[in-house]
Amino acid sequence: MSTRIAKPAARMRKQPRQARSIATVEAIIEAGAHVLSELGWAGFSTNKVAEAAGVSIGSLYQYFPDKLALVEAIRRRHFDHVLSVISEAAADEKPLRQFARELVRGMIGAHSIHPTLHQVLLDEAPGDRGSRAAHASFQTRYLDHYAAAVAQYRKRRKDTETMARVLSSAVEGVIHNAARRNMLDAPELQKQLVELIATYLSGSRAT
Amino acid sequence: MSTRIAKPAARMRKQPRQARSIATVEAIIEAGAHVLSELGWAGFSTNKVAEAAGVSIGSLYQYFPDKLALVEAIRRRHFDHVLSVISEAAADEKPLRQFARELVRGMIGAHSIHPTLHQVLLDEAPGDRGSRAAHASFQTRYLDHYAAAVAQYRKRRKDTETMARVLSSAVEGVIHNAARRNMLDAPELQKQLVELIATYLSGSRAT
DNA sequence: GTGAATGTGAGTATCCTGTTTATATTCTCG
DNA sequence: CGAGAATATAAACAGGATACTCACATTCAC
Repeated sequence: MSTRIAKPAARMRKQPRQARSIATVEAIIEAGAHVLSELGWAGFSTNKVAEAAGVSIGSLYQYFPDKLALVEAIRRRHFDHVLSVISEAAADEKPLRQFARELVRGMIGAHSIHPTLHQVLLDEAPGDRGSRAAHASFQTRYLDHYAAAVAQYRKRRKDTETMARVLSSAVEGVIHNAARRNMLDAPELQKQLVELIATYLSGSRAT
Repeated sequence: MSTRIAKPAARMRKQPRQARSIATVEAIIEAGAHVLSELGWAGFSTNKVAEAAGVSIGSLYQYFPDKLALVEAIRRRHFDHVLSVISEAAADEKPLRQFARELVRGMIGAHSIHPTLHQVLLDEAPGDRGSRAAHASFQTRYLDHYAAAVAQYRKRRKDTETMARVLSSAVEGVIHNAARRNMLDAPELQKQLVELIATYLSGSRAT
């Protein structure tokens, strides 16, 4: 634990060694997330990101070999965050409603800084050649967490995977839509989303 | 300005008068929807659309003054379609489950040709100056249809609007997600989506 | 104080874009 | 048929934006 082995977060041109460069890299990723969320993939240019980060374009290319590597780093950071949120909500064996509440709260939190980043990352940003595996792994773990929750609150073994898919995409849809309208923190919306999750998992009727 | 053509569908440079030009316009709009859905807003160029339509770029500009007018026409056509689908599903006073089934079937149908067109139109395509009103009107009517359904199957008057918002965005989310994975016609997914709608509207518990 | 790490930003070389225009083909209708 | 209108063509343009490099300046660690 003495030596922080620099895990190559993404293919980088140079590993930041001093505190200042680490801050630079962080600023770039953060600004990148901002630009991506605000302007979409179409408006995501390296120059714009550098400017938003308050950093020269040269510094950006000192740490990221190209545009895609930057997107990759952004994607990685965001997905890790989201994954940890779901992980936490699904931990322990909470009653259904509490799980739903924590899930909603966490997901909203994960989207409130860069509201449309998630969607842009999933829909617009092109798939990197090297990151296909990472992306698939994220999707898998993402679904697995939901599946675990579904399995926990639903006895039927049959459609667990499909239900997880439906549940996750429904939640994402609601949150994405709310984000687009700046309604992410409307309490009645949160309540209704919890309600949607809870009633679906309660399942008043067999399929 | 004595004679005015009755219905300028979108701001057009010229009204098509012969059958052949009408077909051209149709082909352009259709190809535009295809390109938009396939490549997203970032890949949506007039030249590409013209080529996809099997038409020269000049023909395109004969009928659409600029790029935005074309998007506008595409948007208009798609939204009209979607609106009619919801309208039909919500018509009459059907039992809850039948409403849900028809809604799901219709929405899937409306998305199966150009799977991601809807999302691209909502998220990526820039808002036209003149179309703000049209867009808002669509959103309103869209929500109204859902709200009517909610009101019909739910006694509580309170959160009708919020519920409509949640329901519609959840449905959209599921369909959009399925479209992205080419799973739009998986029957078990359709069933689960119906289930989601029905249980939510059944509402096992008050908020 | 010295070399390594870090930062700068003007400059480059494309590549594309939306749009026009001059010209060619096809239709309508007397 | 034939003349003028409607429709179609595609080469060309003007302009802008883009990803990325490079030669150099600054700041750090030791």
